[in-house]
Amino acid sequence: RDSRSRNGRCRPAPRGSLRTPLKQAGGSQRVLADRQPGCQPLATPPKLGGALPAEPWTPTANLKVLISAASPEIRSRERSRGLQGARSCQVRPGRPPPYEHLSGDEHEKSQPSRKEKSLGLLCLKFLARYPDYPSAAENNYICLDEVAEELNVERRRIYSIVNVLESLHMVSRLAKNRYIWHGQHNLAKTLQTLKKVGEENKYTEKIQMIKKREYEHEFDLDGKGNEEVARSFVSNEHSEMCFVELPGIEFCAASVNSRKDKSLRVMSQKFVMLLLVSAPYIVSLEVAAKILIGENQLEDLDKSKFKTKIRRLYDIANVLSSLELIKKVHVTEERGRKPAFKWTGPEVPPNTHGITSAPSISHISESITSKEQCSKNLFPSRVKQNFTRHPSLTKLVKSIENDRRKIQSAPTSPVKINTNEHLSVYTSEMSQLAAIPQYQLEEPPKSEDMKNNLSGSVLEHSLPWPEAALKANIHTAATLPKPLLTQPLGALPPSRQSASTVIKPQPHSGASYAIYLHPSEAQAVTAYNPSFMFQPLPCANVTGIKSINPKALSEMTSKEGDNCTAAADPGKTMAAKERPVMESESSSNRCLKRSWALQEKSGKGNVILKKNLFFSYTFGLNVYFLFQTFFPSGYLIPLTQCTYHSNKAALPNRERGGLCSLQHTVTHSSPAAGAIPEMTSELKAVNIPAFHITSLNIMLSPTSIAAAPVLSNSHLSSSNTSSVPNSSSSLLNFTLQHVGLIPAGVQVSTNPVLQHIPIPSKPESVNHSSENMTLQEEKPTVLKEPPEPQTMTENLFHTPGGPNTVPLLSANAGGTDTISQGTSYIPQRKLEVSEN
DNA sequence: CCGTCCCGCCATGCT
DNA sequence: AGCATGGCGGGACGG
Repeated sequence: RDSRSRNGRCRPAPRGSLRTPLKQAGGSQRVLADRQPGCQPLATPPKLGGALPAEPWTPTANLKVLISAASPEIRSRERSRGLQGARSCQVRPGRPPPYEHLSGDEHEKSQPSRKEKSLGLLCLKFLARYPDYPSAAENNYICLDEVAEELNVERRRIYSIVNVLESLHMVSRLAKNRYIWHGQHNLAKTLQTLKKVGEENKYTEKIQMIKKREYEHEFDLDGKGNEEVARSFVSNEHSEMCFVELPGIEFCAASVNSRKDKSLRVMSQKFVMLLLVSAPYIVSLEVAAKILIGENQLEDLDKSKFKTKIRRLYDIANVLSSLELIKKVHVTEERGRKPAFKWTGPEVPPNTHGITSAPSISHISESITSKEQCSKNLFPSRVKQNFTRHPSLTKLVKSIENDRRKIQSAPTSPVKINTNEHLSVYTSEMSQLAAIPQYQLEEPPKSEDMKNNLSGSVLEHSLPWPEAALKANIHTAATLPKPLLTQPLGALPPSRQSASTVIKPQPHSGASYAIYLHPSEAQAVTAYNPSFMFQPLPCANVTGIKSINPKALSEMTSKEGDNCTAAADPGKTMAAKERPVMESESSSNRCLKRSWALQEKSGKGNVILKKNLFFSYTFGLNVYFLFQTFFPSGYLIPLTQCTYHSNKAALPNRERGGLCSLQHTVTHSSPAAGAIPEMTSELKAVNIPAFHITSLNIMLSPTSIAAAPVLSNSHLSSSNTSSVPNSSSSLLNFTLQHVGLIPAGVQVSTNPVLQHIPIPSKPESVNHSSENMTLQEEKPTVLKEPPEPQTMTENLFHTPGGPNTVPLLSANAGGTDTISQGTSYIPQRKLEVSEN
């Protein structure tokens, strides 16, 4: 046939003519034929090409597999049974199913339909094997051969899936035949990056151009439209975009590096970019194909190339659909109904470069590609500083991040395992909190105060509760972005007083908080302040959550969403506006239904689900920020609010069970009646070790939680580059002391590594993890992976690692990678869960 | 008929 | 040479 250029090169061998006759023998028939005779399952088939292992060809068995693979609920149930268990109903390697020997009839009858062999379904099966949020303890390695064998497909098919997953950094290649599964740990970051790159690549404009051209084409107005499109494509010369990598997830194996710009991966990324930058989050297949082709060569939009592109896009789309990141829809235009895809994945907050730490950006750009042009274009240094945070906090975060990076980049194992991928687990709730659209604030904080004296500002502004509460102003409220990753923090709105029996009232504090920490973090606190008492709290609903039917829950969620008041939730109000021409949309499902934005998908627990967290503009973010910095997985919970939320706690646990709801955990008698109850965010569910630190009262009100470090751009400008080496440590100490977390004499080293102050007994997490990383290739341990859900409940009442552990108040702070989304960000779309 | 996309050939680039 | 990847498009399937 035609030997068209492939990736700019000429393809010499037309093999079409030779192949055609072979067709009939293809597919499962061949498989069956091969399998007929001995049926000896090959122990380690070098390749899948020829003899395939057994597969349940019985209709029912096959159906079971397919159904279970297709149904998210079953999937999650499987997962909750454990990772390996998920496979139990599927094909086991090396063990032929009993129905191996079937007559030809039965085989024919049971021949799976084309649909059953679809890439999407296969992808579901593939995904079912791995948790969304793998922990380091698990075996996260993917052996292509094995997978192909177990799923009974050619390896080629697995490649397709893996390639798309790679594009999202959900897997990365370790070595030949070997991949590592990251799950969704990196997803938010990846999407963020992709969106950014998409924006910078002017995809939005390109889409418009294509559409415009189409339109003009229709009226034979050709010519100028073409030129415009061409211009728009030429405008960024580098249009040959490279694979977008994340720091820490670079291609490790050299063999892959040479192909890192190859099509499916890159195409997939581009496709996602398109989706993310397109206004209604919908891109038609055609437009996507054209853009993906046309990027470098608009002219020869030859037909077959287009077709090929479409085919590939289908491949990609199938995988993305399985990931529930997109959903097929149809757009109706003048010319009729056209297939399109709609982004249904997590919302990707607008790119606000200001909040992303500089190191992060440079790191990314360095690792993107060797072509600096590419990186330059992908990650321009110009910074839109729509969001900002207090300079000192920026420094703090930077140093923490740096440190984290250092720790993480320690040599690991012979295999080039890049452990950095786990970093993004620790997302930047902090930064999310810290950033508030500037114009939302009625009175921007004094820059000098903020810049020079963090602790001072804490002191100065430490208002008693009621006063602080009065300062709350609904108009200055900002919406907390829905956390995308595992550890969204929770902070509940204020109430006036504590009536909790477990909280020791403190004179200087107007409100009592329950602080929830990871056991490891709790240790840190106790070690410094033995007077703290940890009180295991009853975790009333440990099992309840598990039993919640995902469906029901999804309903709950959507209902809840529908009921949310417009005033309290700008995002949803906006969502309702969006109304693209779509046929498969149900107008009733306006609100966020999907688990993405919420934390249902997080198998990790440690989660407070918050849909919207409103803040008011006052001062105290610094304290909160610090809290979150050093207790990234901890929560401040105003006790008086707990019951208010408790009845709403619900969490579909799609993952492996063990989630524990916070509901009813904290008992108190206050009628609450916080100053701004309507603004109360919804505590959906929590899975945390229920340590209750008594005697800990932080002079911190929820109203003070958020908005402080919002500075004007000019305020920020001076802070980004300057560095204050030890500010983090002293700040921390001051704050912790001030707040009563540590006694006055104690100094806490912010970061042993950064400051080159070796601490005798290093935090266990660091120590162990580095050891593990070197010793155990199979289970690279990361700094502080959230505990397994299963073990969470066990951990509730004891602290792992013993009482002598020296606290570490560093290194694991939430990063700065996630960008905040304030009220200014209004979702222009709705998310849906329609199963098509 | 047409939208999808399975399937597997075979190019490519290691090892 | 052998193997791992994955580009690619024919043509089958399903509606």
